[in-house]
Amino acid sequence: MSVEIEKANPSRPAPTRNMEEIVSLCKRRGFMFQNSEIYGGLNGFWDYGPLGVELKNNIKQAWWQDMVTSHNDMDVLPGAPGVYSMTGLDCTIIMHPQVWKCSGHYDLFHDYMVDCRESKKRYRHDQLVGRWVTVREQRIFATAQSGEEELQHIERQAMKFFKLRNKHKDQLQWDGDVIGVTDLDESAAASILAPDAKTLDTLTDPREFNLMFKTTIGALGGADDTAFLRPETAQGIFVNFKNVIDSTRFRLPLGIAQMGKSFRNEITPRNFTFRSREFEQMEIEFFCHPDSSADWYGYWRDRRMQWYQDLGLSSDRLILREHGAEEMAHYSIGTADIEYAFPFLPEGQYGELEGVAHRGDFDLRSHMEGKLTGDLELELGEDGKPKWKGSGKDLSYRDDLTNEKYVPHVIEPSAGADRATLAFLCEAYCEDEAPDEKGKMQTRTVMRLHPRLAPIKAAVFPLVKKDGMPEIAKQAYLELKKHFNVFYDDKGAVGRRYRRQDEAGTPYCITIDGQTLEDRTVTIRDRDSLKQWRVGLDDCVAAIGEGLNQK
RNA sequence: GCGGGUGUAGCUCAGUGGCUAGAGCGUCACGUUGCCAACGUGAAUGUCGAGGGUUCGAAUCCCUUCACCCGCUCCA
Repeated sequence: MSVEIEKANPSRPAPTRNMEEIVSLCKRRGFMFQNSEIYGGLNGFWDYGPLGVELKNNIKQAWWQDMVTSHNDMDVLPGAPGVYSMTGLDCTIIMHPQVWKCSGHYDLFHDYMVDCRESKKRYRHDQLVGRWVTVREQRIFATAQSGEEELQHIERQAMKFFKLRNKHKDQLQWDGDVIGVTDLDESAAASILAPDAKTLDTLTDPREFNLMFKTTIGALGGADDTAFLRPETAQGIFVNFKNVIDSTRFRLPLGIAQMGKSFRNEITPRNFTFRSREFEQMEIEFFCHPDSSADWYGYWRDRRMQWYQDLGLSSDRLILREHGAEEMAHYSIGTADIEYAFPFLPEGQYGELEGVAHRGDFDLRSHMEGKLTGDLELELGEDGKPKWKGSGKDLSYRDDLTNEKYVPHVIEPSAGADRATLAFLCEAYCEDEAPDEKGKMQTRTVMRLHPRLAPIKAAVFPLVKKDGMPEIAKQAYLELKKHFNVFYDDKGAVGRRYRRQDEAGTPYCITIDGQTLEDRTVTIRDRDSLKQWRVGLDDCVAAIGEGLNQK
């Protein structure tokens, strides 16, 4: 059966740049709420309302379906180096504490910070460097944040402190090389000139900032029972890699996907849900032979970029940013961020939606041998023994066709479900003009969500509440509900009902009118073009289904 | 964590020491209405972010605190 369906209006207006309007609509229509709002809210936590949960579920389902369940593992996909398999996994949020020690998160997420009492600035303790310098018998330790210009900064600070002019630069008597503040002993504190201070001794003692949420296992747990809420879902896949290989007949290359909550105790949650302390990830760990990992990296980077575009993110606002060598771990061949121009960012700036990283064999080897350094060396503690011991289990893979045994390389496309949801919401929010009853143009707010993502697929209206129209509408509604999330509305004028659905992003509205009573046809109204056409009452399910597939 | 701003109805906001805290939009009901925010009538809705203080009297002044926005800082 063929049913005429209107295509989306190609010349859609640009989405708004005003974040407050989007936040307001999210609250008003039930996409997102502040967590524990009646108690004043909780910084870094957000809830999804009735429309939001549908939207986010649709995004997660689209990802799972496109990446895992409907993946074609028989043919070589366009751009792919070969055929590959995909499967899924669901791991717990709390894992063995050693997982995080070997993965590096335990050390990395225990940053020590110092604050400057004078400048009110905060620095990572291990990033402060400086150099001893003496002028007129006063010896100070001038500092800077480590980086390319640290030497110039240290010199500038010293000159300012001793009130020297450029021509008297030679009065600075340097003593030794640039060293880290962490290398100084406590007695030096009184001589430290902080990077942005004018006086000495303004830094606080180093204070621990723990970015992993701690919890305790067992009701009587002591220090030994400390566990962590996972800061990423990825490790659950690495530690289960052997289980998946042993319990299935999958061959490499194989991708294992997982969706789930992760937790990071962000110092400054900000920008609506963009940086939340509890968030949901959609991660794939793709295991392949080291010789082909570079090609697979390129494939996944482009494949993931295309996914966002296929679901409606405009290429104007979406960029693929390849990291430079200095941003990447040494073992990595490439890392790219897929970034979106969120309205809360300054013009020309982008925020990360997904990172696609070539991780070599770093993760599997870390869980075999122990925590590795960026050079893939085993990191040693002060006693010369491994700092954090690995599992000792062999996580290598034996190819039973070639008999080759190797530790697979990993490509990691790691996406944020909440960030994707926010990006799709921002992209969808538009204001355009539609005529009112008198033909006068009025501003219309419309969420131009991709039909696959739209929380409500269709709304059913009786044109008026009489002549049996509500009865027919109710039947059509119940029939459609077997297939799609649909919404019934008979309140107020039909124009108002259309506009309500526009704000919810509902792609189609079905109206039962006087003509339905005569010939059993109904009108379908398209959200974007406002066009209407008639289909048979009994063809509604097919028509909506086709519309959802076409866009 | 620092600095600045904001916080009053579901949303946007008015109200700067004095009567029972208001408007627009939205929501609900009834009537009318036959395809794009209609009209009429009526109705509901407020810990004035929270706690404390000053005062005869506080949404309003003071202190503390929480949340959001902007700028620093941080961002695995």
